[in-house]
Amino acid sequence: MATTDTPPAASSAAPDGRTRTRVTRRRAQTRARLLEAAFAVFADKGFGRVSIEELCDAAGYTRGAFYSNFGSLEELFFALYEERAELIAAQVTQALAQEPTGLDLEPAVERVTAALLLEREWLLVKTDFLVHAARDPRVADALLEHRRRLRETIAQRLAVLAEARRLPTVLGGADSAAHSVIAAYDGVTTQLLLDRDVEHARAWLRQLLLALLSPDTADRRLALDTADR
Amino acid sequence: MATTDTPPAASSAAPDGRTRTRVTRRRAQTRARLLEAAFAVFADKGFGRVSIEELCDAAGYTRGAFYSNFGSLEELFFALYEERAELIAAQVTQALAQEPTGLDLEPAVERVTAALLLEREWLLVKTDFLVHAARDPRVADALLEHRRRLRETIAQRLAVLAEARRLPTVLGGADSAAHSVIAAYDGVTTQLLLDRDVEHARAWLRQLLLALLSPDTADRRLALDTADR
DNA sequence: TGTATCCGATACGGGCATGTATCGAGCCGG
DNA sequence: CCGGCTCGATACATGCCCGTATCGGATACA
Repeated sequence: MATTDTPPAASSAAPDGRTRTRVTRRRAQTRARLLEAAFAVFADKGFGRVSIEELCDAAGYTRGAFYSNFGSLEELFFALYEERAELIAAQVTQALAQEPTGLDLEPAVERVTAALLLEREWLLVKTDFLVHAARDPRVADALLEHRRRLRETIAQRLAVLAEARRLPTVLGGADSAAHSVIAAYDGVTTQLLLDRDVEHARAWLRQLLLALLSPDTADRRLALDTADR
Repeated sequence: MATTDTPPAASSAAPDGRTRTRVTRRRAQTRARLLEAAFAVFADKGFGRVSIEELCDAAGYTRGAFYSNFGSLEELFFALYEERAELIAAQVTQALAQEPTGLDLEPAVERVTAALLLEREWLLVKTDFLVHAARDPRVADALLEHRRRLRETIAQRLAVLAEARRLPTVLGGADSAAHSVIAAYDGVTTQLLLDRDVEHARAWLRQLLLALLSPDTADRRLALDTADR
């Protein structure tokens, strides 16, 4: 009951049959502009160092518009995160769907890496949100759910490799391997936040993922032997 | 000129020969208590959601004490981070020095993991500091320097393995492998901040490090062959 | 033990951000 | 084309927190 209430009037079913009271166009636009400005301002100064007024200035509105659309800064932050996270998830899904049956890692790793480490601004906002979630279990649950979805997308792709016995045995199954992929992503993100070298981070994540996911030689040899028979 | 000024009087060399003006005992104690309270309060609410007064209350002082010891909340935060980071680094160094020449990973990985993932509170503070550093290059430099030292400690230990050709070739040298260790640590930390399961995080970091650092079978076989001759 | 110095408590002024209440303009549906 | 509802701007009251200046008690050294 706390995540996405439409602030003033939100009785689930209206008297006659319409759920939404009435107007929508202008409102949607200001909401979108507020979120857009929030992304920039949060990335710049960090959530917690941004006042509502500051945000409204950046968006070209006054506080009246803000309070008409959101109940608190945290609520807006939550909406912002969901919006962007959904976007990234879609990009990753698309990157993986592009060649569903291939057995070699490189192309998939390449595209996923590019999708995940796109822009520093997003990583800043995302990390702010992580810190926020770390202290609020309800927010943490939402974030964990996002991560779970992303992980399952990756796990599905890795399952193909596991099937062909082309995953290192040390990692366990495809699911465990997907966990490792996420961990590598998070780890590289941390470094990137500090050194600000996106290109280097991408290259490194690529290498790290290949190191993690490349079948060790024994397994590969075994697979080849099996194929030979 | 900005990191650790002693607030009021700090002419580097006093007239006769003493550097410190005079008193020290009570001052040192209050400073320590302020830092201790800051650790707890920052971990609880997060830096940026803590007022100076709040912190002083927790420490049992008033703002007068604070301003007498620190110039700003950020300055205190910096000092706090340095203190604790130094401590962790020392623990890791000690954990690694305990068996300097052993060739198998497990014991070393075990102890380092235990030293790194000790308490959730520290991870919270550390991540707050990361977020802070991500937006201030000067702070970022300090943090990178800490990470560099920690990494070199690990790299030195890994060099022994590399010498014996017991590092996976995909990772490059010991230095590159140390980078990976740090990345794994950061990645697991992120997950731990969300799910709050320290035991699971430790177990997972262990597994991840072993997966990363275990020599792949081909190399191991090669090493054994060489030894046989 | 005396005293010069230091340290931290208290008091003050001011700024900034918040949340609400009200109002006029804009928008939608008939 | 118009009436009614919605949306966002403006004004207001309030509370929090900051940084400084001052002062009395504590402390280290002779």
